[in-house]
Amino acid sequence: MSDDSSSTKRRKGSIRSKHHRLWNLSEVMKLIEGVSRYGVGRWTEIKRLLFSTSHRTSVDLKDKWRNLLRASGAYMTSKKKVKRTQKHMNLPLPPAAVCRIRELAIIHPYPRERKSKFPLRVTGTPPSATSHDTIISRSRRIASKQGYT
DNA sequence: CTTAGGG
DNA sequence: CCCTAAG
Repeated sequence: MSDDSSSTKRRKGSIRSKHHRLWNLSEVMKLIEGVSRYGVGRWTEIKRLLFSTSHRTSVDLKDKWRNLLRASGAYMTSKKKVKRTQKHMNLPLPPAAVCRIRELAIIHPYPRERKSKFPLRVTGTPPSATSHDTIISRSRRIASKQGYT
């Protein structure tokens, strides 16, 4: 009958037939917590903080967030279609999570609007030349992938 | 690399 | 989920 189109899609040589490859409530909750705590667009930090494991990249997190937005119905026509929220779709999300997502979706304009940087030293211009960031934590995993040439 | 958007 | 584009 109707073939699946969102989840069980075996792409390329990905023979992950029966292994962990699905977003569960646990992942969603962690996403929500990370976003509500640090903010949207901070996937890198969230990934390093909450999703330290797995190979979920920023793309995956962003994709999941978008999926949540649709599932929670954060954005709607809000003009005429006040009737039904697009039928009753299977919502594997708890009302508590949906509520948080909705709030986060409206308070967070989505984009990198972290403009709340008013404490910008405009007069001081500190010569942050005292630190050669020894970010070992990052350069490590990067060197494995992008360290060509 | 990281984020954002589209397929 | 994968690819592409811009920063």
